[in-house]
Amino acid sequence: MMNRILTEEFFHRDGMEVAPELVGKIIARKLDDGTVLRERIAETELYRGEEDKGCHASKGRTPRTELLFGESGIIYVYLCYGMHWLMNVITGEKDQPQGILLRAGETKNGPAKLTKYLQIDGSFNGRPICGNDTVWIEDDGYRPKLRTAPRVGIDYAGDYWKNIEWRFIADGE
DNA sequence: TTAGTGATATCC
DNA sequence: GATATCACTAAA
Repeated sequence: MMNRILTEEFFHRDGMEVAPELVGKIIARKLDDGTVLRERIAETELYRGEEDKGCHASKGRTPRTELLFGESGIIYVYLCYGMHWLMNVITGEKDQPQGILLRAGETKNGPAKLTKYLQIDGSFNGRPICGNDTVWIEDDGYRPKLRTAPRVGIDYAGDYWKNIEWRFIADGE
């Protein structure tokens, strides 16, 4: 069966819809030497809106967060703690900052491990996630059971945003 | 629990 | 220019 490659339309929806649907999809990455890596997405987190204190965009529109306000289907790569690349996909309407963090793969737990495995770095920032043959996301029809949980690593965001359940995890069979 | 690491934002 | 902060990981 042919896997369906997700198009821009998939991402051009509200993050509340896209984030849970992204769980169970397969992220594919073609290396320079032609090797294709595939990893099923096991966990995502939604960062949505300027009011969301956990979202980078809440600090205002800056050169870095400009991407979040921009077109959907764009990869937002962010260097955290000087050594870890975190990968997000932009969703939703323009001027409405929404990003979905790919928090873990099926065999790679941890957002930085995922990017390390996929060899994603800052050079991918601002690139489209579809319409190219370097990095894309496939749907093979797999639909995992989901559970939700509060997001991780945003203690600074305040009680409300810290506890909101915008983390979507594939429930292990 | 702590160190390591560097881009970004914010304050001079 | 100088800090302070940070969507993390590994080692202990």
